[in-house]
Amino acid sequence: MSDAGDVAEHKRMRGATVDYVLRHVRDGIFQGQYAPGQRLIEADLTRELGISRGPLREALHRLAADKLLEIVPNRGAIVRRLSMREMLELFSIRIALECLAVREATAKLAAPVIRARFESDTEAIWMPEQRAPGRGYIAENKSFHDAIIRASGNETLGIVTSQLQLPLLMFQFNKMLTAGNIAASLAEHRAIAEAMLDGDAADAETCMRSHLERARQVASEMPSQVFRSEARAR
Amino acid sequence: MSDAGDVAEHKRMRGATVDYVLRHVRDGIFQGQYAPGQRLIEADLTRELGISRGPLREALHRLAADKLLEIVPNRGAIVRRLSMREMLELFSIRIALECLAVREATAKLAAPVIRARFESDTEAIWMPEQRAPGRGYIAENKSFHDAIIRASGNETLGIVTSQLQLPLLMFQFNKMLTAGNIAASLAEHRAIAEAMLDGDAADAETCMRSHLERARQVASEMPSQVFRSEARAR
DNA sequence: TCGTGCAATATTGTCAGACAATCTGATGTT
DNA sequence: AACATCAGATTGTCTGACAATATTGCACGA
Repeated sequence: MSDAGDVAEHKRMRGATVDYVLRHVRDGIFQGQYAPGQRLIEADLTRELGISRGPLREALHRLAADKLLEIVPNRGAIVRRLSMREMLELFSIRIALECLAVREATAKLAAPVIRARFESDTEAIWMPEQRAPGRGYIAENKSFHDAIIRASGNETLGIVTSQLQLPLLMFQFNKMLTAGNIAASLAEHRAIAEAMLDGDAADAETCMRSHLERARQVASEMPSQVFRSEARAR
Repeated sequence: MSDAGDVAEHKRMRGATVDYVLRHVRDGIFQGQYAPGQRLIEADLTRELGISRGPLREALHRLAADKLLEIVPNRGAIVRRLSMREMLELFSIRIALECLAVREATAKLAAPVIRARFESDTEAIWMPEQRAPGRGYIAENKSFHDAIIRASGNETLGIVTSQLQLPLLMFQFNKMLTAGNIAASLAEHRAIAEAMLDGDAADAETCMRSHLERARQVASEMPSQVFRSEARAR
């Protein structure tokens, strides 16, 4: 589409070519332009993006490290598709880490500076339904969970969780976001925040766990065709 | 050292060059050949290893993704050094994930097949001191923790934890392994395994947590010069 | 008709050489 | 001493090339 315009853009700054490809392919995957299972041919991409193979390969391999692509020797890169099992495993891990974050964050909230920042970061969840459904909610959800991790002060945890979230984005989650789901999720966010501000770490952790377990439940009800078949297709 | 011999070796198989570099640099870091903070000059490495810049850069960037190197734009790769704070954060995360593993694994041990494999995987911890001190223990420790994750059946968890362990290996931990530490660790392993085989998930998790917290304690007593100073040196 | 083996094509993995952008350190000027 | 300038070092990227491997289409025989 707007590729022709983008081609020139990355030329301006040196060292940005790889990043440019990274973003292009990642966005292409999330927006469904590159479908799961599709092969990404190096020659095509170099032509489309107006770059050479070196930076392109580097970008593809980094995306493979993030589990967005799968690279088969001598066959190149294909867009990865998660099996339902892998998605459930990712959720287990995410639950464990977000519970850790909520515990550490609740303790840190005793400090006024951290508390003030957390309150301003989570302002949005207290405002009544002023937001557009669907697309807007995803950003709000992300910023709430990010605020907790930020308050925990554990930077490494932030890096790890952000990497875990990426593959989950590959399912177009917004399709699942009914008004009911959004309302329930928002209520749970509020419960979590209240428990945290009360200093009740155990309660906050419980709320977080059930919040994520419900999200997992919703995710597991997605049509089975969005998942990769479990049988090792290698 | 034996580089000259290795140079030819990777030529045999196509598609193994990047892997070859990966292993070389990783081992060089763990064995102290490449010291933390040291710059890795592309020209030097291509000459030493007899490869071209393409695969080399790919390998360096992958190691950067694993947090073993840091890549500064237009300055290249330097061997990363963790701050004490980052090490503690890594331990927090590892504790959360290994507790998750122990819970899931204990549940799975009800199945005879899983149970049998777990028992054979952890055979070593029941045998009295037939092992060499130091070096041998690290492998034994790793295989015990791996056995738990394997029994949990959560493959994604295995991938994530193995990536988390890598940076920790950068400290030469073996220097810290006194006979007393090894004995204590072994006893804790046995306690964990017993609780798991008894089906007592809560107890197993408690044992695992205190086991790792003690390890963290030992690690935090390492001489401060092995850590990077916390001030952002950028 | 259906599989099987083989040649032609497509694609990747790697190499070599080149160039400009950028960083580093030393030199000279004020 | 502070600052500007310059040469060398190093990286980021490009181009073109070649062999190794995978894929495809097709002729051939059972």
